[in-house]
Parts: sequence; C-alpha cells; structure tokens
Amino acid sequence: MGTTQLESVPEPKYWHLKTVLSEALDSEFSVGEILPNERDLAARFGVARATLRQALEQLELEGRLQRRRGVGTTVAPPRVGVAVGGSEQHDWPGATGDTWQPVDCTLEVPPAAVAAALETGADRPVHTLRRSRTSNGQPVAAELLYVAEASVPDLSAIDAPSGAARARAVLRELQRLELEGRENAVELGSARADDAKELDRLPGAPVLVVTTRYFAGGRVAAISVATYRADTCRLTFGDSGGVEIHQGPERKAS
Amino acid sequence: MGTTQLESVPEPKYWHLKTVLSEALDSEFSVGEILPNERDLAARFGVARATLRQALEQLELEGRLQRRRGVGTTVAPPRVGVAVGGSEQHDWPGATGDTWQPVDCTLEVPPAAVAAALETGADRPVHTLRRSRTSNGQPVAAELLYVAEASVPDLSAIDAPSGAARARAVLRELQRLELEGRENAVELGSARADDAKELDRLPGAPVLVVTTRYFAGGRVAAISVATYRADTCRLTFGDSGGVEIHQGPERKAS
DNA sequence: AAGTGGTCTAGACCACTCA
DNA sequence: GAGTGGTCTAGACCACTTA
Repeated sequence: MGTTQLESVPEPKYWHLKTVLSEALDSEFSVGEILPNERDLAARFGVARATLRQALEQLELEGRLQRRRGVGTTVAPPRVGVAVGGSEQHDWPGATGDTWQPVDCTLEVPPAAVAAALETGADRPVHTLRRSRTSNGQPVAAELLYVAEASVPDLSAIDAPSGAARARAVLRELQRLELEGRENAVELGSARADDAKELDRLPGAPVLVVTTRYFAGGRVAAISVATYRADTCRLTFGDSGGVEIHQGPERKAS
Repeated sequence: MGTTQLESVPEPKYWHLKTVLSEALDSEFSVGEILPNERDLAARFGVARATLRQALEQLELEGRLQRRRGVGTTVAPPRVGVAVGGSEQHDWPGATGDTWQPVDCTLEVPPAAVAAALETGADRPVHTLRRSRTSNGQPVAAELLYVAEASVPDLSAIDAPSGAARARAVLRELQRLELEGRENAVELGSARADDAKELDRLPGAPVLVVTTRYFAGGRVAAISVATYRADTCRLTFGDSGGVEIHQGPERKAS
C-alpha cells in the first residue's frame, strides 16, 4: 500500500527528553552547576512535570544528575571508582589498609539466608557489625558484617557489650584465622530505610548490593552485605579504580 | 508541649504498598504466578494506578516481579548467579569454556573513552565484536568487545569482512597473546535501545554494566563493555554462583 | 516564608500480546 | 478485539532546605 511508515516506533517523550538533556549536560553545563527547577524545565520543554521527572530520574540513575529535596538538581561529578575485591582480595575485613569504619556491633539473630550460609542454627545469634565507608568525605557504602560466634571463640573475655570498640575487637580476632578465600556477588537493590539514612539518600534509592562470603576452616566464617550508592559509585574488581571508561560522549570535567 | 509526634515521618503510600506486596509475594504467591492487573490492584488497595505502579517498579527493580506489556505481571524466579570474573579470571574472551556467543564483528571508530583507554588514536577504527550471553535459554547480557587492531595483526589474510565468522577469527587471534591481567568495574546504567532489544527489555531498563580491561604487552589490548539485565542477574566474582544470599525474608521456591 | 524536589490523584490514550 | 502494561497530563499537597 501507499502508506509509508515513517515513524512506526515513535520515541517516548521522556526518552527523547533524556537524550536532549544529556547532550545539554555535556555541552552547556559543568559539574556542580544547578539546573532550573522542574516546573520551569517542564514548561520550557512543553511537557508535564511528571514526564520531565521521568527523564531526570533516568539521568540520576545513570549518575549524571544529583537531586536533593529542598535544594535543587545539580550536575553530578563522574562516578568514583571504589575498589571492592582489589589487591587486598585475600585479607579479612578490618586488616590494615581496610577503608571501612567500624560503627557498631551487636549479637543478633541474622536473616534466615545469612544463617543458612553461615551454617549456624536458624535462631542462633551471630556477631553483627555495622561499618561505613566514605570516599572524598561522602558516604558511599553501608555494611552489615555477620561473623559466626564459632569463628571468634576467644572474644568474650575482653570487651564491651556493643559499640565500635566491640566491633574492633571482633575484627581483631578475625585476623587470627587463616582466610582461605572469598567470593563476591553484586546485584541491584533498593536502599532500606536505615541504609538510606546512612547513605544520605531517600529510602528506595537504587543501590549496588555486594555480598561477600569469607571462607576459613572449610566453612563460611563470615558474610558481608555491603550497600553502595548506585548513583555515585563504580565498583572495581581489580587492582585500581583508575581509568574512566563509560559509554556515550565524554563528560566535561569542569 | 503536649503534642506527641506519633508519626513524625509518615511512610509514603507506595513504600508501604511495596512492603505489603512483598510480604504477599512471600506467603501467597509462587514463582511464575500472575498477579491481578494494575487497575484491579490499585482499586483493591485504594490508591491511584500511578502510586501502585511506583511500588511495582521497585519490586521489579529488586527482581521480585516481571512485567511484560500486553501480558501481565508475574512473580519472578530468584536471580540467576552469573560468573563474571571467576576461575577463568585469566583467560581471554573466546577461550574454551567461554559462555559468550559471538554475533557480529565490524571495524568501527569506538566511543572516545574506549579509544583513550586503548591508546589508539581518537579516530582510528578498532575491531568491534558483538556477543551475547544466555542463561537457561534467557538472554542475560549483551557485550561490545573492542580489540585494538595492533593486538591482532595477523588477521587480514584469513577472513570475512564481518559477521560471526569474522568475530571468531578475531577471538582466535587473541588467544595467541599472553594475557597479563584483567580488571573489572561494575556500575548501574540504563539499557540503550539496541541492548534493550537484545535483552528483551524496554529501552531504559536498569542494567549492570561490566567494563573489563584486558592487559597484554604492557598495554590495554582489549576492552569489553557488557550489559547485564539488572532485574534477573546476580553477578558473581568468585569461583561459583552457588548459594543464594539476600536480605529480607526467604522466597518460596515453588 | 519562599522555593525546591517528592508524593499522589483521576483521568486519557497508546503499544503490545494473544485468543 | 479484549486486556495488559507503558506513557502522558494538569493539577494538588507535602517534606525539606535555606535565607
């Protein structure tokens, strides 16, 4: 027939909008600069605010923008490379050079999946450490580290019932075991309320969840569940977080 | 004053909704089961459809749900563990046992960031391979593999100008180099139109982008940019993708 | 108090799948 | 063609930051 299908797959508005904004960010904005507010931007592009927000959400997901309630939308700096299983691949958490900051430590019954992997009983409490990690002064990750009681038997005599001091004591005891290996897994998740608070994000924000199993004595001696801000972090599994590589056009370094 | 702040931080509706749905998924649904449609669900919970969708979106992001236009919303199976830098840590792509399927190969000018890392000139074409990876019959990842021309000098005599045959030829030549090391980085992204098509998702779907640099001869000989479906994949950087570990309650295995 | 992004509504129409 | 999820609108109010 004579019907020429010129635009058989019309691009959604928010998708086109995202492309336009992305190019504008490359050419007309520099890092840290604040964008016009959402109502103005929507009007300028002739779309509803919800549609504009859909585009902004994607750009934020890709680490191009940073939005803060009550403040505004700013151009985000390039993602920081964060070493996760680097040269210290075969060290326990808390070894010298570890970039994590112990926050707290309690004895709690862990989630069922953790108990199963640790091969403790389903209702047995384990040492539950909270640690946090910062980069350039910004919080980038929050961790829950589960250590089986059997892994650090000589602990009880020493220490405080909880708090950072106790956390350090548990980590110190861990170093005495011979680490036979570790295994990382990365998946996408959304921040629980407590992690969100620590990461300075809203609950539900996208995060990269890194689960690490530490092997010693033929068993899983400890499990770490680390929650990284997906918008600001690039996780590196190698020697360095050096060179910047990503798809799409170069970003202005400002 | 006498004002007791009982609910100083009221939970957003979609957040509460997500929790409720999540628990319902755990207790009342099994993998593959289809949920009521969005209009019905919204009515049942007494919220607007947009609000319900916000909850569903998060659950899909967490890999709990799968939504397909024209079909419906179903309960997703647990994420599959996909080995990314496992025991074959020190093999080239295309080595025996590689799980990737070569699709195509052309000679193209790469994105600027890739050219910079490969230390080819900014306008020099490089071998650009497309590969895809499936797991249990489902596509899980699409890859662009950039190989500097200098890395495979003996190629020209042999082969086809493009296509899977040429891709295999390039990979064959790569094996002859001594691989000195490789380095992975993982970050969150959204699927470009071409990747989305290959992954059977809509453009903009959340993906985990794994960038790998291959070192040989003191240089970066090749760069791989692999795009994994974030909803269905858990990337493992260790020996196996065995045990299932995640936060929150257990899922019914159906 | 003013201005920002975050949540929510009640509609409409479109693109897609499948019987 | 009926039913699904995907896009879009034009409003409203809320929570938060900053001055």
